[in-house]
Amino acid sequence: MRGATLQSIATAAGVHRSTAARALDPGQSHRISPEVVERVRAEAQRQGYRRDAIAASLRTGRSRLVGVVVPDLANPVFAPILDGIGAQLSSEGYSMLVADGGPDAAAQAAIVEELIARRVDGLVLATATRDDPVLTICLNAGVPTVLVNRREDELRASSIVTDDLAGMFLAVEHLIELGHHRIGHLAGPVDFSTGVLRRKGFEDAMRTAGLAADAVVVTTEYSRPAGRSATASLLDRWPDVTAIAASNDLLALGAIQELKVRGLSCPADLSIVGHNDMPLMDMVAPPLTTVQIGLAEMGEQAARHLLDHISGSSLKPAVLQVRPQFVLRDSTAMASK
Amino acid sequence: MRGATLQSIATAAGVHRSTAARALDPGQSHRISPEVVERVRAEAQRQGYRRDAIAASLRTGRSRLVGVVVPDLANPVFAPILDGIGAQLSSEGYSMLVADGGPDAAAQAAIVEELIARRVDGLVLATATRDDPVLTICLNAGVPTVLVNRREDELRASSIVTDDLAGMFLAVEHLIELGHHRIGHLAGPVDFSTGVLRRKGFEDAMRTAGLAADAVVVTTEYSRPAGRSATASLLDRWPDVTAIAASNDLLALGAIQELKVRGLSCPADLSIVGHNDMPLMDMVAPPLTTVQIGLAEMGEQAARHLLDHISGSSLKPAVLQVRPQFVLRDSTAMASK
DNA sequence: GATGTTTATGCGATCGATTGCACGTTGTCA
DNA sequence: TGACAACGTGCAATCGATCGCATAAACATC
Repeated sequence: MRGATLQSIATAAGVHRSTAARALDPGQSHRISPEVVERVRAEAQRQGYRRDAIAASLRTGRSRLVGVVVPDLANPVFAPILDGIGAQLSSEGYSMLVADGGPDAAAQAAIVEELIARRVDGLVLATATRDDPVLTICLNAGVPTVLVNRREDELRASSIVTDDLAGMFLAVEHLIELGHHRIGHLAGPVDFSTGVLRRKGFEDAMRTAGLAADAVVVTTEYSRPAGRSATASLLDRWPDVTAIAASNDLLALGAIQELKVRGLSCPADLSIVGHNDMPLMDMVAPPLTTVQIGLAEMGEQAARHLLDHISGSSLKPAVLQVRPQFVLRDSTAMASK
Repeated sequence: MRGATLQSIATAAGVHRSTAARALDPGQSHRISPEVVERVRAEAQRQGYRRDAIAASLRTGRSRLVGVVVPDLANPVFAPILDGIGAQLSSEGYSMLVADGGPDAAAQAAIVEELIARRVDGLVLATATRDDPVLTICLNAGVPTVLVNRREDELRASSIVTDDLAGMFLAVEHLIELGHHRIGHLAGPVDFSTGVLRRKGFEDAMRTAGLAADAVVVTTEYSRPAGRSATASLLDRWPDVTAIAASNDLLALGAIQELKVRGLSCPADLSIVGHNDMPLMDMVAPPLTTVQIGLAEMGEQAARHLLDHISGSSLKPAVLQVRPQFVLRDSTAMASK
């Protein structure tokens, strides 16, 4: 049954293929007489016709396809983001081309080139660094692009992010309220906006409270192993910290693992706050106190915003901030001393 | 710079566009004189030419696009599967069109129709029921399709699954070795192959050990709430069970939650075994003893197999089983009585 | 009834890459 | 030297839907 074409149903219905096209297009069918519309529809139904999106794209120049690039598909943090993007896109008749760009820019660039060759109408990058060469490619190619979760320093493209400063502020305030005053920070990579902004949030919050913000270890990736080794450095260097604010849940999980290895327990010996509230963070041991950044919502908004960019001519790049929310669970406790 | 076309570089290089096409195709360039090839390549480079995949697809009928349908993108179990599929596909120059079909067949059918209209070269369904109407659509459309994680009863399409019987056997054997003889089972939905096969695995293992396999509660979806309420029913009806073999990790997590609510603890009061070994199952409380089913590997194999189907003429449908592996963690303990 | 307007439909170019066929040139062999 | 093969390129049809323009018929207006 491969091959019911517009031509074939037009012939069968005794009309020209352009007439058939109009009859089947809900936006145009009113220009065609009802009986012809009915005849064409019936014939299309009978032959099981489906419009060939490829051919349509070639002619119109639009593919109704959006490319989404993530740095690591296996990381559970992206599932809700993709979910949000996908939901929003499909409600508008768009589909999502998901690609794992990996951690390095060269591979990401190749992937993006591939997506552009496939004539995507727009791109969502969850991979952005603070000065992202991949974004340059997208912009040069004239493809509407939005960033999600991370942003650039410059405002070259719209970004949908959480308020990283405010989020980390919430986390640190909580620890301070619990009586901690020697607090360490596991900072994210310096080339990610989340890394530096959350670190700044940490420092601001500490200073505001009149506390020293020196116990900081910078990681080079958001992962559990990175969290473990960073925590090891932190504890070796500042053995007196009683709490850790991590800039990411995976780092926090790594920290918890390191504590366990050292025979320390969380939260009895050290309090730990994560960031992002990834799926399952309520079930880990101990259930992680963290900052929820609205992953699915960011995805939705990114998609919606991208669609606006695609249709609405030239919107100014903007930064949309989703409000972070503190989530109290069991990985934090009163300072004992 | 939008619009370096084959024609434009051909003109600039002083050749016909068909010659340019051949010069740029590694498989054809040997038929063209080296100097022309060089000239065309240089010009293509200079103009930043990218072949328009859409136009090529229209002509050739192949899109190098594979549709992947999952029932719930937000479920972390699919992240590794998508990762495996994506890795394999991109290594062969294919891209992945990911769609969330939702739980019901009608919506899935609509999504699949959409994917077919986009002329995907093949489809991976992670949504299959034991007699799947959506697969019928794919087959009727003549689109190569493989099932991943779940299979049909009939062998209409190739499936890449784990050995569900064997996997559950491992789980139950483990519990029995720990001295449990009153073991309950949280069965998956009856219309999923995983639901019935794992249940059968449970029953077989119990009977093999001469134990009664009557303490079974059937769920209607794989989710934590479903696990909680199923566990509630199970404990109400068979208060003497000392262990539960769940047919899915999320069900197991739900069970743990229900225990907690009842003031029981895992594994002290009840042992629980999950299934799938989703991401983070090593970090939940307690770290979940489960059966690892090779999610990423299934994804990879599914993609590889699909590509074979796409290129290699007509392979017979087959069931490929990835071997499950028992993972011992802390949610199981010796039976106390 | 002549002119203007609306309505329904047909016509054909177009998007850009691919590919079977044809043509001219050069080289080979008897 | 004539017949034929091999090679490098050009030519033009093709994939299927879309859409501006043309046209014919129907209808309205004075």
